[in-house]
Amino acid sequence: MRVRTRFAPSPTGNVHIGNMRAAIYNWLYARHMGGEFVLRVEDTDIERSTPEAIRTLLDAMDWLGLDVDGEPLYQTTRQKAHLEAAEMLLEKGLAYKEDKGGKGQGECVIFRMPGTDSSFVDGIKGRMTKKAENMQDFVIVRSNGTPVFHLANVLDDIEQGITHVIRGDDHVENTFRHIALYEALGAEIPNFSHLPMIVNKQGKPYSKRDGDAFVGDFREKGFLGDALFNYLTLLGWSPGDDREIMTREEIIESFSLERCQSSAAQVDMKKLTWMNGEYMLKLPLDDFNALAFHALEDAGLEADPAYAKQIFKLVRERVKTVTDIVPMVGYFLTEEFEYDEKAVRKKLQKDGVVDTLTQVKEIFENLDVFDEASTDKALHEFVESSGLGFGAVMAPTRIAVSGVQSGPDLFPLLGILGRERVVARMNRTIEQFLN
RNA sequence: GACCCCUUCGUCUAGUGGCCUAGGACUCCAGGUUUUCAUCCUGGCAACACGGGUUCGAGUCCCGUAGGGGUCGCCA
Repeated sequence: MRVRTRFAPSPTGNVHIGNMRAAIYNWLYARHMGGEFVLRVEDTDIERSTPEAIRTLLDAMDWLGLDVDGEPLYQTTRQKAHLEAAEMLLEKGLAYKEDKGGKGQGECVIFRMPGTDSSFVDGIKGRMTKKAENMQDFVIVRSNGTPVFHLANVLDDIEQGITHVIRGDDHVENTFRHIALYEALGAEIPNFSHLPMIVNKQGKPYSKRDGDAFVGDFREKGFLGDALFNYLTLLGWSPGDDREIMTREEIIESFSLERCQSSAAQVDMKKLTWMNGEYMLKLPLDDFNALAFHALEDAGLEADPAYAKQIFKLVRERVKTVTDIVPMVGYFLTEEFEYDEKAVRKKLQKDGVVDTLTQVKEIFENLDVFDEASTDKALHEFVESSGLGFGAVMAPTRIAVSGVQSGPDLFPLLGILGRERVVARMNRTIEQFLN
């Protein structure tokens, strides 16, 4: 039997991070087993299921590298089939009509639970059982004539030939209902696996109010799709050895449901950030540049491409996320950069710094050639002849030209900035803070 | 409240009765390299929820307690 898994989100404009993790595990299982991974768009909420919302969903999947087999099934196209099935259940006496609660809402269709104990083997949690007395009949068609989730979901899974349902923990109770439905419908029961929830820093389930609840939030914060994919994969699963940073192929190869955790996992932004940094490092140069240009554009900054590329090369190894780029390159692109107050106070406003900066500036003005090598050589000589320490010379120089006390190597930084900017900035710094 | 499930360092995890004086990773701290900043390297802090069994031997099996989560909709 060929394995078929699915991702069945409702396109509401944003994909919840927990749902996306479920999608990842479904994708991984299908790819590992050499099976298929299909998409079903549960678009029955007409209000929110706009074309843009569907676009967002597809973008998010693409960004994480989750490719889908075949055409997606849109649930709205299935309503007739759902209703026919309900009718059939009614005829067979497996469901009945009732004005539930007697509220005068009209009659809805209610599925009759078989009245026997139920049990299934969860791919992650193991055997799950539920006594007959703890299961109640449930509505499958509303009194307004629309099918309820349970019916639609099961019918569509049958339609799409789903062999393995991998979903969130919050569905375990539903599974007992769904199994009864499969049996009533005469369909083969798929394997069920329930993933533990992921929780936020407070140890609570992610809610929309937490921020970082949606896939888009992570993208906006400058994380890479591949990094988030790798991280999410490790949140509730491990290959069994000490590997953490793995290629997609390695993950697919070693993935298994049995190795999934059955307790909730907490998202650790620090570790995600670290992992993202590792991925940034491995990014091909062209990809990095493209990302950086985009970030610049979004920030409304313009730059000569050749000049910008030199800067990117310099900051490349130091950024952990895409959003780190702009603050790090900002001072290369504008004379309006801000000075870090603490840096000014601690390193600039000290005795002798005016003299030092003035001398350094003069050395720079008199160099035949102004580039990385020449500034390097000149400053080394100056440090030696002046008897000042390196820190006493380089730190103020850095702050004078960049406003901050940390950043890329100083000499390439100076070289790229060029003499004109460097000297002008040093003059300005001396005037502004040291007179 | 009822039903179901879960419980190893702060966090993600390894561990399937002896290899565990519990391993890795992130974070944090301390040294070192870099005569700037960052990186990097080395080291360190830090956990089997608790109580009973079973066993020659338990993080690993069983029972109980506590704590946590999920579900109890004509939502999905």
